[in-house]
Amino acid sequence: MIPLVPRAATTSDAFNAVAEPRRRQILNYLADTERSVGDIVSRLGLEQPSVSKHLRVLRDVGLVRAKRHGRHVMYRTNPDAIRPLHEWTKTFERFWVHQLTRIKERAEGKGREPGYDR
Amino acid sequence: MIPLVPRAATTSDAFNAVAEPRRRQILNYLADTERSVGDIVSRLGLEQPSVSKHLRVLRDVGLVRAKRHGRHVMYRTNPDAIRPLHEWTKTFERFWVHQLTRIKERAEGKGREPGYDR
DNA sequence: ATCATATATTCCTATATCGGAATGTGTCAA
DNA sequence: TTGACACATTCCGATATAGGAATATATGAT
Repeated sequence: MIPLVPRAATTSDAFNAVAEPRRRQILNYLADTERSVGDIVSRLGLEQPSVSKHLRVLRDVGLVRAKRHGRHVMYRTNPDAIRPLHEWTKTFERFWVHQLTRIKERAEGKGREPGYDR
Repeated sequence: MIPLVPRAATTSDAFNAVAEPRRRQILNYLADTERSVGDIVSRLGLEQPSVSKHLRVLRDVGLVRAKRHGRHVMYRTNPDAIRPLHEWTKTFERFWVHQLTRIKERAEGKGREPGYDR
């Protein structure tokens, strides 16, 4: 039977790839230096297949690059692929610039702006 | 039976909430002005229940605020909640600053850096 | 060729998630 | 109170996804 409304593919863009906490950890870890899969496994304490699968997702969306080195495969994050996310969040930047007063207010316990109770 | 390894809750943080394209549309639309649910429905051409459900997710993670106004409920995005995403992406900023040459290279068709063929 | 190491893939299962349809709740007006 | 309008929730079915375990592939060493 033909699927009525196929669910949108999820792990096929950077936003979704990054939604997974472990994948963010991996990206953080690979930001400065390239690392082998084994390094990631021991550093983050994850199962090896799990790491490989996450790397696969990250690679498919271009967030990491891989290079074989002997029996090791070295990965490093590709910061350019993160840029679109940065640009999107940046469109909201103007709202939190010069808002030290608001930050102060929240620090004082005032959770929400007046009128917004939900 | 107790679930062996419960999958991590997903729609419970901003990263996941924002991973859904429609939710980003909504956030964009609500960035400048508060809008009613009906406005969002007609503007984005989505089903009303769908919009309500997305708004629910966004509200639960604090990305939007709601205020009742007669029979309408006005929503607006809460930019502060987007800030953590911005901060995270920003940690990669240093890698793409002053990289006009790279951008140029890619425009010339050189997809990946030398050595990274995967 | 064989073995060990490093990494990738496949299979399976439980759960999460989305959309659609139907229904529920709240608010204003007459 | 009844009805209309605005929005929210629930139920359903299809699919996506993550983790675990097992297995496959690739490379280097002997």
